[in-house]
Amino acid sequence: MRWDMLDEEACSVARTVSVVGDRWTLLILRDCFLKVRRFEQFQERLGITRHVLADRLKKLVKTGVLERNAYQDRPARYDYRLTDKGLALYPVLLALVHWGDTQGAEGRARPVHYRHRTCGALLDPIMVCSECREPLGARDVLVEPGPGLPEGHGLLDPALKSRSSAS
Amino acid sequence: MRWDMLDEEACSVARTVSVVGDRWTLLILRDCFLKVRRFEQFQERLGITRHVLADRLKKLVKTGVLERNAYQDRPARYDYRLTDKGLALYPVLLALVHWGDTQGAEGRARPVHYRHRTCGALLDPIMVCSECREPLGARDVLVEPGPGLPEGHGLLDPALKSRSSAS
DNA sequence: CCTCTCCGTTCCGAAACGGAACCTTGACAG
DNA sequence: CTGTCAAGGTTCCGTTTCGGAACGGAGAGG
Repeated sequence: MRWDMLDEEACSVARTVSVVGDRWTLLILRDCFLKVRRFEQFQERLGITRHVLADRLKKLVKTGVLERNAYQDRPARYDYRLTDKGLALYPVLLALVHWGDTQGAEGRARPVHYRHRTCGALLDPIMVCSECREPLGARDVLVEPGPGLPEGHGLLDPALKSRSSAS
Repeated sequence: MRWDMLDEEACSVARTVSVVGDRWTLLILRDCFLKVRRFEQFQERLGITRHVLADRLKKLVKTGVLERNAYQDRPARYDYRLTDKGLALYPVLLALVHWGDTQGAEGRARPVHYRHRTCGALLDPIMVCSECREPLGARDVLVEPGPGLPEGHGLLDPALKSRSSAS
């Protein structure tokens, strides 16, 4: 399977991954949320190749995550900012940060803290159920078929299927 | 910058991305949460090259996200399951799914629904502040330096710095 | 005129990837 | 004891992508 096919997939993860599932893209987005906007800034902070940076920015603009707008004319200069669609990726970044803070760090202290403007406290981001507001673990959630599931394509718990069809 | 350097970074996003920031890796993890465990299953469902699949699984085992254990001897056969460290990635996957459902889908119906076992409702995963339990948007969170921030390395809002040092 | 800044593009060798075949261990069938 | 099959990989080869570095171009400033 090649990557041009991924954005056509029914699976929401696959479509999201086709947009942001790339090491550099995720780091670019991290910097976007830290208010980095200009080509040179990205390049210097990330140490990314200019070639790859130009390519990733172009793709992010094409997918509507960033928008490229001129912040001056003569000479024409452009910067890149998150659209609403891009801002909606914030939970993804928070989830990555939190995993890095709690699981990846071997005795490392946190490089940054996050303070909630509205309540004033230092926070951890936690993923909760929209209905009961309880934290969500992998064991707490049951996957059910939805209306957009292509038939035959087992996005569902394949353990059930393979155990009954195998042997 | 090359990828061997990323896991040494102070930034939690960079370290997380060095582990899971790869298209195939994220799709492999999606399937792990759907209880796919065997090499052949991954290969068939994902359409991934066996070569790359073996490589990714090996890396995920090395980083402690998956564990490889024999489910039979003679012939020795192995499967891969999420460790606690791997299970802790669930919020990342939920965030990716939710973005795909709400932003990536152009009129598409959801392929799967998620039901909360403990409250029984169909849920959306939302990221909230651990202290006040309010949903977190990019505008609601203030980034502050933490004890692990290497000096000079501006992980902080660079707009402040560049505006005062530039021009 | 020369140089500087910013945003890229072009070029080249190295690394990663996709596709397909092959290997190994053992079970099972004839 | 010779196929054949299954699972879990490994090897090989040609194509893409990447990293590193140079070049381009459109103005600003001296």
